[in-house]
Amino acid sequence: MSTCETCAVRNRAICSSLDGGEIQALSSMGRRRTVAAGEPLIWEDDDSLLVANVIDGVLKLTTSTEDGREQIVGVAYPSDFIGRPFGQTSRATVVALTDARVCVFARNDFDRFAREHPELEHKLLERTLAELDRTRSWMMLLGRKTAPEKIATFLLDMSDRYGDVSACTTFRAPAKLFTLPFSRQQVADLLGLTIETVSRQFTKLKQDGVIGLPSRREVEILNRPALSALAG
Amino acid sequence: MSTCETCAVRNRAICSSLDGGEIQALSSMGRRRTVAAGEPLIWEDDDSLLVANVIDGVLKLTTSTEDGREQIVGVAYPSDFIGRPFGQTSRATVVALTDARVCVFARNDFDRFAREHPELEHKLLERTLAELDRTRSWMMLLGRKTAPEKIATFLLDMSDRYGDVSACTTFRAPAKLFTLPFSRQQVADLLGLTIETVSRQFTKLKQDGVIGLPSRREVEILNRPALSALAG
DNA sequence: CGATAACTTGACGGCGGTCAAGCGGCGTGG
DNA sequence: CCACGCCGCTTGACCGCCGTCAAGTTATCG
Repeated sequence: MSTCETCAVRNRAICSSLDGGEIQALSSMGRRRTVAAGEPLIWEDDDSLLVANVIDGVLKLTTSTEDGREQIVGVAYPSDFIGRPFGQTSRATVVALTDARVCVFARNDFDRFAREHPELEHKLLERTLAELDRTRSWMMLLGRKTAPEKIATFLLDMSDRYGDVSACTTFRAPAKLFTLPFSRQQVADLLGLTIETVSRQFTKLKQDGVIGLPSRREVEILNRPALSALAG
Repeated sequence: MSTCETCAVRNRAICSSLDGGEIQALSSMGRRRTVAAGEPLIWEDDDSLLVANVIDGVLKLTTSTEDGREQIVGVAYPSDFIGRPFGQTSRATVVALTDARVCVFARNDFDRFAREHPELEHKLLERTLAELDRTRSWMMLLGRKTAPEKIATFLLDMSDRYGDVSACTTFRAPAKLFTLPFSRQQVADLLGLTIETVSRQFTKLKQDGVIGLPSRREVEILNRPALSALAG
């Protein structure tokens, strides 16, 4: 039995392509589970056994070198799809950044179901293409931007992500004040920097009056044009 | 009228999902064209009007900052699919690195056709997922690897890409000697380095006897284990 | 054979990484 | 309620990698 009807992401996740009967069939294959902050869900280079929809919370996708250097290669928010369908192994580790709820499926089951439901595959394709676009623009940041540019770009990105949709349904105003789901180290892993450089750049922006830092995880945008100019 | 039956990538491109009648319909919508080395095919932030299959040649996908810094975010080889279906704008510029032949479609036509042919969309999905995997592992390189590690990783990557399939159909032996489709500047744009750093690292590897450089575009792998060790 | 572009090499400096110490907020336990 | 300790973060000093600028060299093509 399922709670799909009342699911918070019912109309945004790839499931939105399915009608009542179909979603019943899909939900009978999956199950909900919670992932505590810091807890892994999928391991890099492991057999790809799981795929999932994110219902609530934020998770990071990372890859690591043998000597322990880490790079965050993606971030999954509610309604995002995670895992590697149609492939033997997962190429990224998935770890929850906040307490999270996900809707997990055995990859084999999901693959079979998806191939029988083209509308679902289409939604997944659109999502994957959009994710590839985002990933590629992040490559630009990693390969060619300086530390101040990286930080500014990141903050604007977060501000948009946590924007307010209340005013208007089509336009989402960027948030002035928001809470980061990342620690300083995780920001560093996202931007290809060290924690010290991240800290110094935050302090610099605060001193220059561009941002405020009410608490460790909170950021307030005080001078958006300045931040945009810095973003490169 | 079409030459799909004799197309060099007929069995590897996404078209391989289509039967005779279907491919006839698709090919009637598209046309072949050549793209000279250095010539662009798609522009960043332009309306996404074109998609294409690569028949022959190599193309680069790039994004640029306003002040002219460039990052190569992808490389398309024969049988690869390029362009942005199901989206209003293309987020990368596509430029031919070598003289190339492509099979182009108006995006609108392609989108409509794809939605009517789930097997084609499935192939496209598998390709996109694989490309996302590759792109993410490249993020690791851009964000966390040093210049020597980047160069070593790049050369091993190229060696695999140009491997010989003659010996065995399932296993592709990495190439000892191969010709780069990239100039030094393009290698720099791929790795997030400057042309000078690329040049110096090549020279260093040559001096150390790890590689040979018979000509500007050719590379010979002399000590693969050493290169693997350097790749990080 | 000359012109031009692509590449190499050298000198130098700055950005950001490394190492180390200090700070502060929060939770725990006395 | 306060003392303490821990962990995440900040700050400082230093330095090395790699970017910048400039000159020299080698391929390529008309």
